[in-house]
Amino acid sequence: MPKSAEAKNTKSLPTDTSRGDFVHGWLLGAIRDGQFQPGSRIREAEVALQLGVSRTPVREAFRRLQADGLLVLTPWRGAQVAELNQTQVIELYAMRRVLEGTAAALAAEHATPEEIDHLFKLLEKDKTAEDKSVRHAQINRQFHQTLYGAAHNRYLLKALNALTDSLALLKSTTYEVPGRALVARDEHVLIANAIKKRDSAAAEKTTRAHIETAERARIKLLFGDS
Amino acid sequence: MPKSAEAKNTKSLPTDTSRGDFVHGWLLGAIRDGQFQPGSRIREAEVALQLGVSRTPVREAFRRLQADGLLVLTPWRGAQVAELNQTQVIELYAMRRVLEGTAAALAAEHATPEEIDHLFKLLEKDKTAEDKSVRHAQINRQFHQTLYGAAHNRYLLKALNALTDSLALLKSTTYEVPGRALVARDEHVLIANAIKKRDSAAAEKTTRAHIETAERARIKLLFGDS
DNA sequence: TAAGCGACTATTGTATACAATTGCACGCCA
DNA sequence: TGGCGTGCAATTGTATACAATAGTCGCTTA
Repeated sequence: MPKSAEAKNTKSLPTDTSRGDFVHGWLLGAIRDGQFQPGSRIREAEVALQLGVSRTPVREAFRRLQADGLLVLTPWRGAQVAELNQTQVIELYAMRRVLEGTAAALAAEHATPEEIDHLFKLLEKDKTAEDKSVRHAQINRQFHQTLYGAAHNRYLLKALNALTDSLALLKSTTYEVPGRALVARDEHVLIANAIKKRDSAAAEKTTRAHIETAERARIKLLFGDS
Repeated sequence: MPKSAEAKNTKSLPTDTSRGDFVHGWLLGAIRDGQFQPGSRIREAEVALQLGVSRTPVREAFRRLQADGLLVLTPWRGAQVAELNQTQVIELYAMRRVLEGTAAALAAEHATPEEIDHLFKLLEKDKTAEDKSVRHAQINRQFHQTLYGAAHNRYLLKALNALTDSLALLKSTTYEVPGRALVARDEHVLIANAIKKRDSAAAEKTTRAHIETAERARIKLLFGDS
């Protein structure tokens, strides 16, 4: 039922949020879902019409997405969804390795008992997800998001969120690689245990290793086995 | 001559840049110069009038500054210059320690000979600056900026620039602390040498130490000797 | 006299009208 | 027939008009 799906996308304007936020969120989701392919052009008027708002909040959303690196705005020519070449993907993962490692190290020092509990609860949930890759990917996001918060550093959190948003440009999930979910879960267990033991060095090390395996899976998925 | 000073601030509109960029740059400078104190409110119409543009580009600039954490926008109440409490300053320096350390490590691996040359040239320049703290601060900025570029990672660069902008909220320079320039220069020499030797571990370590001494100088400057 | 309600004002959020710029298409000339 | 130039259409940059909201001041009433 494509019609109703479209109707769900073009949802009516919320009263509790500003239109700018609404458009921003919608565009983010649309890019993540692959509705706007990397490299494709997005016109202000088009989005405005589809969402039933004026161009003003659309422009606001565009600027925010540009700041996060998801859109490329060239004067007088408008917005294109950013494309990541192989170099950029490698740079992105290099950055992720550092930031996630730092987050884990800081989490080992500063996480509250509740946050640590939450990490282990997510690991349990992941066990019951069998081989639904979408579900695994979802739980994976929650695990990492919890980790980010547990570091208790707002600048780190913001940087990690920006990085995660950039990853949305690579629409497929590495969880589609067979066996990836199991390996990732094992690595998550190592990370969570290190944090629980307040061993920040181990937390950082295992997390960096985790991101490295994720990177390898990603590279394989994107550029073939090179 | 306050009149002419004001005239210099309210400079005429450039023809080669968009008004949005112009306003953004102007606001950034004004915050850095302390023209807008942290915590103070900034009205759209006020800025628009002063710069001779409409509210539209001003709004655009506000959003960008919010994205970088320099402004706090609350719906229907407008913009305030962000304030950093002690916790935030500590978090910011924790992040800076990690990112600058990473930049130095990556620079040791990826810097071009020209970039390394430039670092040493800046050290020479710094020697001739005697005790003009403003000049030292300027050269310091160039040194770090060169370091950022030498890492050759656009995500790292963006994150570091955002962090540097946040530091603009702390308007005074640590170079005002007596003797700071000499210590900083020694540390810069260590960093540059490590990069020249392609010793990334040493580069990272010395850079982290450098940021730590900068942090101590900053804390002392801001919150007294605690 | 103090507290609560209501209208007013200041300011931001949104929509739309207009200006500026660019890319493309068509036609002309060599 | 191909290359160059001019004009038009599409699209974004900017300005301004209008709507919505929140904070404030004053009035009324207990």
